[in-house]
Amino acid sequence: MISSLLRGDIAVGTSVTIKGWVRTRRDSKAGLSFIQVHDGTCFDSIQVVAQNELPNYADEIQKLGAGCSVICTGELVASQGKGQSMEIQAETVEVVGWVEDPDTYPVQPKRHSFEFLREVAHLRPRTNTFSAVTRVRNCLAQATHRFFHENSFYWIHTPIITASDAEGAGELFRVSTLDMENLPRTDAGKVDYSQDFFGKESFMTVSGQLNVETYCCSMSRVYTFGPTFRAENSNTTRHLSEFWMIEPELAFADLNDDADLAEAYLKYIFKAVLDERADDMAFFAKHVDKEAVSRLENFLSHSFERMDYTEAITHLEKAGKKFEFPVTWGMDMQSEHERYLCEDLCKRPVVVMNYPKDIKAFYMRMNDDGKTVAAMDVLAPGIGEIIGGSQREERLDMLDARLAQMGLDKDIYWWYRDLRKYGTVPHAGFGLGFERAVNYVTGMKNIRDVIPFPRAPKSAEF
RNA sequence: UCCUCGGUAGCUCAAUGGUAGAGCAUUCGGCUGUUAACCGAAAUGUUGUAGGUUCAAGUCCUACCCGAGGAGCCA
Repeated sequence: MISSLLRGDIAVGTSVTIKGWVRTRRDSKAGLSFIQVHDGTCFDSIQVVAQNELPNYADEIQKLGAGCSVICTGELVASQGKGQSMEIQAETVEVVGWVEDPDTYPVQPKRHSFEFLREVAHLRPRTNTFSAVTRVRNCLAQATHRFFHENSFYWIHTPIITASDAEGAGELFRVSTLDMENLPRTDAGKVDYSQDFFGKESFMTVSGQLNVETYCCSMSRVYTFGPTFRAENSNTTRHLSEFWMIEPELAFADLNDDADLAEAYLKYIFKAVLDERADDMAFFAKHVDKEAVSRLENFLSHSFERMDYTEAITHLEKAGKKFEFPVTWGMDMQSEHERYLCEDLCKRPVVVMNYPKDIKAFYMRMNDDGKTVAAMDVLAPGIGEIIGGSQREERLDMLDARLAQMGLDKDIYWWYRDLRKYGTVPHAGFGLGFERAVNYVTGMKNIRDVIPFPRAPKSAEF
């Protein structure tokens, strides 16, 4: 693999074989060609030097272009040229796959717009940017599992199909095997879902939280990491219809424990990227977002500020700054407010805690003041809300009261309520949109460019 | 879903209502231990779709489709 060659794992003078794809070819009429080959194992490609004495030099090597796949064998040598320390002096260059029509091969050795590359999502991993995103995304995912494993969390595989609109978190995608051309009807004329596959209405999950809470109330420390689905018609750079979410859940824990966990987790995965993907991060800092590296370093070197929602409102009122949306206690904070708190006021990540109950979900724990719930948002400079979490309501009577207040049918939540009947325990957790974390780390602007095949309204090609 | 901007060569973009162009990529030639090389030449178009106004539409008007940015919703 190219990464191990460039890392210096293999001594100069050794015979090596690499398998990969051609990025560019430059000929020298002195009788040799330079072939840049990449294989995805690291940011850099390696230069293969092919002399015209090779039997297939004229009829094959000189026809190589971007996208061709090759197997090259030769001696690893110190480079005579500038720009790379090592290169391969080819003894054989085997062409495995040609590019059928070089004229229309979309991935040219030049700058492409991300919009265009989205239209060729099957080929965009061959570009510098998307292979770098892919490695960073993988690094964040691996670091996530490592962090939770090292801290005694179990990964719980929560279901993707669900029969309850668990959290009320947005529009759901329906899952059904009913014949849409000929829907069975009840006497009342409604669609008869008792004849559907699961015998009731079913959907794609919007969150694994309620399910993972059940395992939390036995396994103590658990998390989910999987795809979630929202059928919202939102067309922004921050939303996907299908995205990956990380949701840890911690038993015998309160909101402060939750905030501690969020801080430790984010710092762990960001540090992993700086340690393990310096090559890709240098690329992002150079070509995508100048602050990609310094932002993470800054993030790691400061502890999170913590403040109550009420306190945050006071700060906003005293800001002496004109906000587009006026500041009042009880409002849901707009992104301009969140950004003021972390970017202007504190200049570091801020955890805002204890929000008004009316703007938060039913399962969040009611505080003693009767007005606020134990919810928290982690706000980060440059992005705003990156994590949302809460201490869960563990008291059955309080939970039922909240369900009633919000007009929810408590029978639907019968198993969730059982957790409060049988050995209930204070517990807390949070949710992190994985792609948003990848965006934050890489500095990529559009969330559709940090997931291999983005799903969004009117967009599910590939 | 709302607001704003956009859709012209493979890509990135020009073109006052009056002959559809450049750079890069591609192909060919030249030059060079080259570095998204350099020099020269060639080829490349149903101007998003459907209507309309006009002697004449890439350009103006209408509808629709697609894309981008912002807003709302949120992760």
